[in-house]
Amino acid sequence: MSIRVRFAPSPTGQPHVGVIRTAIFDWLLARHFNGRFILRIEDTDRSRYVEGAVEEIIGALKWLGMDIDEGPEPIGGDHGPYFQSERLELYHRYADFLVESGKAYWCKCSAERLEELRAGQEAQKQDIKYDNYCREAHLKGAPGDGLHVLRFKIPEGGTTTFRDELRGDITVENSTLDDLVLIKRDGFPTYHFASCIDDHHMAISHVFRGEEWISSAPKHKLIYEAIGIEPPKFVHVPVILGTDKKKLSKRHGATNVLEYKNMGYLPEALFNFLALIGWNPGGDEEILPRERLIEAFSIERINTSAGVFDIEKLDWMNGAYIRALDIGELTDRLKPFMTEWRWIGVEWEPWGRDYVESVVALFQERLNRLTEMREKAFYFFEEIKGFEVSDVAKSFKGEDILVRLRAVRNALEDCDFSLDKLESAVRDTAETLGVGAGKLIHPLRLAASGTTGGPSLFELIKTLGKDRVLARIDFAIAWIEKNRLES
RNA sequence: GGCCCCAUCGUCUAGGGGUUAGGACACAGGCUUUUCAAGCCUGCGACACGGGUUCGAUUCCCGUUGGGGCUACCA
Repeated sequence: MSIRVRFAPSPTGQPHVGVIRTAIFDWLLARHFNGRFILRIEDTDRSRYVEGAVEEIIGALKWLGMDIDEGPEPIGGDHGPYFQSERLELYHRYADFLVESGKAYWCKCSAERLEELRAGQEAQKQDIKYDNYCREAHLKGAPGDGLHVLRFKIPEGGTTTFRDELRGDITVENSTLDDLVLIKRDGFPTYHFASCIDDHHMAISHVFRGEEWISSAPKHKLIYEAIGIEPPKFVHVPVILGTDKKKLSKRHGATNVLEYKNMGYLPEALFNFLALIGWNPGGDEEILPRERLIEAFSIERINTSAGVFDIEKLDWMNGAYIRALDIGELTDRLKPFMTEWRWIGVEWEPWGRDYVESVVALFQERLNRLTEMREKAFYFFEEIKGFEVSDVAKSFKGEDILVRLRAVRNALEDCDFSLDKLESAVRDTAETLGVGAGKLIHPLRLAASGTTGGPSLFELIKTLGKDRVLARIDFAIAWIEKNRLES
């Protein structure tokens, strides 16, 4: 049997992390078995349709490197159309069939009546379900006539069993199920009806969906039976929770995967990280490139319990991916951010690509997110405006600070700024002054970079270049003098 | 309320009738070092509870508790 999996989001919002993780499982299974990854848009709720949502979902899949084999134009495929709103005729045919075979019936109950019914049941602590008011009324209706909905006749008595590939057989009493709506008043199908029909017509072999669908799975099984078609295999995947163990929502930070792009995460890192929530290959490694994930993926190793989205671990993993990139590649990834910060223009001006790369090299192992570059490397692209009080207390302390700074300045002025010349110049000066090298190194770092942390000092000033380093020492000396006068 | 799902360190998880219950993130300490990182080493830290079954249960079964989901003419 060929493996065909579908990712079937509804265009009602942004590509949520949890939804995308399901897509990752879909994609991984398809690629593992050389199957097909299909995108189907479930737009049967016209009132919740969000403009641009489809584009955003496709953009998210693309960013994460998930190529789509079949889907809406221009992707195409021979099982289309891939928008459910364009498949109405198909659903209506099945609706007719079910009515004729007595397995579904038209219902004219108003929203008000249903509301009253529900309120009454709630008050009397009864099961909340449709009371089958129209079940034997044999009403005449038609899809989209504006008066009727089509309801499915749940068999009376008995039980229904469906198989979940992870949990095994799950059985429920039919009496706990109610006569669900198949076709809405506006003629559009509900999810339950449309997805069953489409999964069959698109020859879907496996359905991955959130575990919130478990309770309606028996109804789907019954629909398949009524139509007389074989259901696909169902895999209900665990949900992703926030750190407070509640379903991941905006309160926990970003839920739209595209936001992670803006926050400086690498798509391959996010992909790896998400794949490992609710699934793992069994070994000890966790940094698993796409190819390894494809190779290792299997349904049996998907977990049944919910997992927390731990952003600190994502940060670590992202840093690991950043460190594995070569400098040129990392520079390219950083470029859009750096242009946005106005450090460089589209042609790398005014610094030139070589300079930018040399700076990037200095920060590769100091970055967990690309955006951290902004506060860590600003002094390579912007002027220093002043110093933090705490930094001054640490690095500009001592009565002789100006003496030390001036001595370093003189030594550097006559230095050719090669790495070892730089180092010996500073160390020799320290010796001449009779102080430890740290007495010069720390002030020089603060003067040159405006901060106390960062890359190796000598590489730092070499990259900065003599002119800027001397100018910054002058600036620091003037700054210290001015602040002393004021205090 | 009813029905359903789930339960190993704080988090992601491995494991499975007999193990010193393993790894990773985070955290703490150390090494390295001009700082910050990175890297390496060490440490801290878990089988929710109660009954069974068994020579032996963290593992299998039942119950309890806890968490989650569904109970729409939304998906």
